[in-house]
Amino acid sequence: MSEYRERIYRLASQIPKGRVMTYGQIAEILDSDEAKYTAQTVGWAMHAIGDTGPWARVINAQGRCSTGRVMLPGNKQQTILESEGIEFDSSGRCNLEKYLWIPPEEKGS
DNA sequence: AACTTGACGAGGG
DNA sequence: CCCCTCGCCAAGT
Repeated sequence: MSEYRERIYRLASQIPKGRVMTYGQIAEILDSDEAKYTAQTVGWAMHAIGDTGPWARVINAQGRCSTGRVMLPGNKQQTILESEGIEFDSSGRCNLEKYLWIPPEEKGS
């Protein structure tokens, strides 16, 4: 497991139940001079894991699950999130203003 | 080493 | 609102 991915997983696993983060947001936080993170590479890293675990709380900036089409019998991610209290509209979107989680500062003052 | 792919995102039509 | 294009960068072939 590369350090690159590990950082993504570590951050994603901190997302509390009932909250979500977007790929772009994670990329924004982890991006540094040493390791270039983009929304796409973050999303790609998630794919490498699979759709299980706390990473289900990571969705795209439109408030949608990117794992397959909306409400299909295989979209595990949305089902998981709904079971955590997140509501999706008929087009498969949730209110990011309401569910987006902002991680606490890492650095020590 | 080069080319292609992709669970993304912003902007334009 | 939806659809398309461009930019982005790690991994797989």
